[in-house]
Amino acid sequence: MLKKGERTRQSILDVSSALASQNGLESLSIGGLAAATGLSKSGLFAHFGSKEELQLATVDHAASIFVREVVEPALSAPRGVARIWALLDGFLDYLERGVFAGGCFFATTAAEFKNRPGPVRDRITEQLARWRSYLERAVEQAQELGELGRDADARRVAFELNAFVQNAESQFELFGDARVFADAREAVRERLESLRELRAARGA
Amino acid sequence: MLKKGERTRQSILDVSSALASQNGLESLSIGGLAAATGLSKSGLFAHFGSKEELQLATVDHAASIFVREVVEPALSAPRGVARIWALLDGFLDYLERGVFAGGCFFATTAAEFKNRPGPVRDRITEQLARWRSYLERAVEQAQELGELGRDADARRVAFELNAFVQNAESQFELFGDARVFADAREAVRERLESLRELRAARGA
DNA sequence: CGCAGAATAGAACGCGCGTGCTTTTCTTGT
DNA sequence: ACAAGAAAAGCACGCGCGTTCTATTCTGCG
Repeated sequence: MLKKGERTRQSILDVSSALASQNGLESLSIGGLAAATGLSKSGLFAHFGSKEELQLATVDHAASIFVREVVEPALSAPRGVARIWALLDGFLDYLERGVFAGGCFFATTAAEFKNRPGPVRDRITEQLARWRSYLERAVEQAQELGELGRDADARRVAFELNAFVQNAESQFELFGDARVFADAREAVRERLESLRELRAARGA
Repeated sequence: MLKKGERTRQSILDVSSALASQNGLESLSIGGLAAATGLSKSGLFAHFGSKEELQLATVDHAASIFVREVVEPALSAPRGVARIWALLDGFLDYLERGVFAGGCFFATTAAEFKNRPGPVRDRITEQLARWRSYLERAVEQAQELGELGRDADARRVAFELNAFVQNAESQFELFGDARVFADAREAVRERLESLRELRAARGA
């Protein structure tokens, strides 16, 4: 069985990642987090040693949640268009299920740290770069399998598809209109369809 | 000539909107802003009366800059596809020119306030809703003029086009790769083209 | 069970924050 | 040029922050 300290730590990070997805990592105060978890300020603090370490641990924790909820399920889908779809649909699903209280953890924190160089920013961008590369790789594989036309640049296709789901997130958080999820899915579906047709046209 | 107070106020807001575009409206501290403008804390404070009023004034100031730099030029373009393009290309231009030091002011502050109800959040979303409605209206006009097919939902088309340019902003701020601007322009161009072809196909 | 050591609590610190009050300096209209 | 009033500065306040040190309580192994 896990030791007590580790269990406490995990429960702190569950709360902190939820809180940070709403209001960012900076407004995570030690006192506030202590109150939210029922610990004392110093008791909580001892788990991390500094606020920056708390932020880094929170980012890592959120990353492991994201991988478990979105990436791993999608990577078990078959290579090709199916996997592209699994990644994007899975991402929208994760937003709709409200895995984090304030939308996508990384959308919030990336905007917050885009102009604050340092280890926290680095850790966040690392995760975003990984996500981008999963998407791009999935597009390449679909091309290699002949499911999508080879003439489109995989990076650009990934950019466009990612744009749809990211925009769904920000629009939903701001305006609360759930139609954007359907919009995003339709946009993705149509775009993938158009890349298939392109292949067909060339192949003919 | 403008009175002294008003000139000072404007120069404060120039600085505060630039700063807020980088690190958000919450981390705008009265003391820090005073130092950045060469005023005393209390001297600066007297212009606004509270931090929230400073934030609101900063949002309004940023909005007027955005309108001057992006919206007004685009609205002087002829109705139809030309105006859609002027809005989106103008937006990308505004990012490339670095009108605000930290990218788009509203991208930063919207993410920051998406989960903080109150007048500041309201003021921000108001601007974003306006931008969205400009885009959507431009798409509708292009349809009315017969430049774009009528079967596509204008709201969804606006959603997709906006997604491209918004994603360009966030990717650029995070990774500093200016290729995303070309990616976004190409994506917009292609999408508009596909809606034109749709019309042609139907019309034939 | 009992004790070593981990886990948590408690109290205190220096600091920067937003804000209010009083005083000084500068602007502007006559 | 001078007075009225706007603009800015100076100073002090209470508060919550991150952090440290010490004391207490709890946990799990022999």
